[in-house]
Amino acid sequence: MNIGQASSHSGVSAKMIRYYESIGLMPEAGRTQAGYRVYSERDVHLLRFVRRARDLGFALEDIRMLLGLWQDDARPSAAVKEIALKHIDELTRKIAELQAMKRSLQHLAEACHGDDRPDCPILDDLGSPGSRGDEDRCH
Amino acid sequence: MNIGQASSHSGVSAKMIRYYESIGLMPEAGRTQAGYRVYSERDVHLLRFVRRARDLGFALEDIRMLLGLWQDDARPSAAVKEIALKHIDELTRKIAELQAMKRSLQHLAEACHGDDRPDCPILDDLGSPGSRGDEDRCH
DNA sequence: CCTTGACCTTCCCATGATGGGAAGCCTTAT
DNA sequence: ATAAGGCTTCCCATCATGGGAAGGTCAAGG
Repeated sequence: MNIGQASSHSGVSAKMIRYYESIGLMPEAGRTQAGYRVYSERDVHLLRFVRRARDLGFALEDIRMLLGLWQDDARPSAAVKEIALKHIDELTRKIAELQAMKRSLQHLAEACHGDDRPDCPILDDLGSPGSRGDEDRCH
Repeated sequence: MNIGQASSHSGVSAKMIRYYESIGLMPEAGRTQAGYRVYSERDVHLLRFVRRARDLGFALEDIRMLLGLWQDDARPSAAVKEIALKHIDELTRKIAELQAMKRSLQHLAEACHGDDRPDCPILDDLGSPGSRGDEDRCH
């Protein structure tokens, strides 16, 4: 299988397959005499693993560890769960951060007429020297 | 005021102040004879504006527009609101994406014993050939 | 007066994960 | 035989930020 086939079978772009190889996430692919990379079903399986883990938001360094555990028949499931829980915490943190931004912005946007007149609570807030205004009062 | 003062008064690092100047987000600072950048209260005000907008998650290109509108006494508030609403949409999208990841991962983590035994639903899911291999790419 | 330490300057490099594209070689189908 | 398209490597760009080196400047204290 060429890299193009491996790509379409795994959902990982050829560019990324080469990159994963370069950082040691994927084993070095075999080569034809002409230098083309050659992939097996097993490689495609690995790539799909990486793609799924990426879809769940894992960083490549986490995926490196997950791949190691996946291929280790004697792994303790606790090791896997720990990585997953750490990532869940990270997701929770990011979600809360974005939600705080969204809440503040929504309050400001609701207060803004959105017409031809120049007065705008959004700019007033951004430019005010004091505190954020509604963020501390509300919720 | 030196860049260090401007930094501590605005909460923007000196590094970033220079960067914002280099990309034309901030006007070129005046210089002392020795080449030190010089800042006024007004510049600090601008920097605080940028910092607040960053805290709300706006991209620098959005902030460039917001700064333009802020300094334009005749702006229509609709222009500001449009930028804000677009950003709210983006936040909403990202939040939903992260929440979907979190949900999936939580289900998997709940099903994982997290002990010394090797069987692990998380790895089973990541490695299963089943859902979603080569077809639809969503971006 | 000279040293010291804290500041400033510019310039280069790194991040994380990905895409774009050029120059050149290989394969396959017409 | 030639054209199309796939493959190779290499370099560059993103986005916002930090790190650090090499060197100039300023203020205070011996």
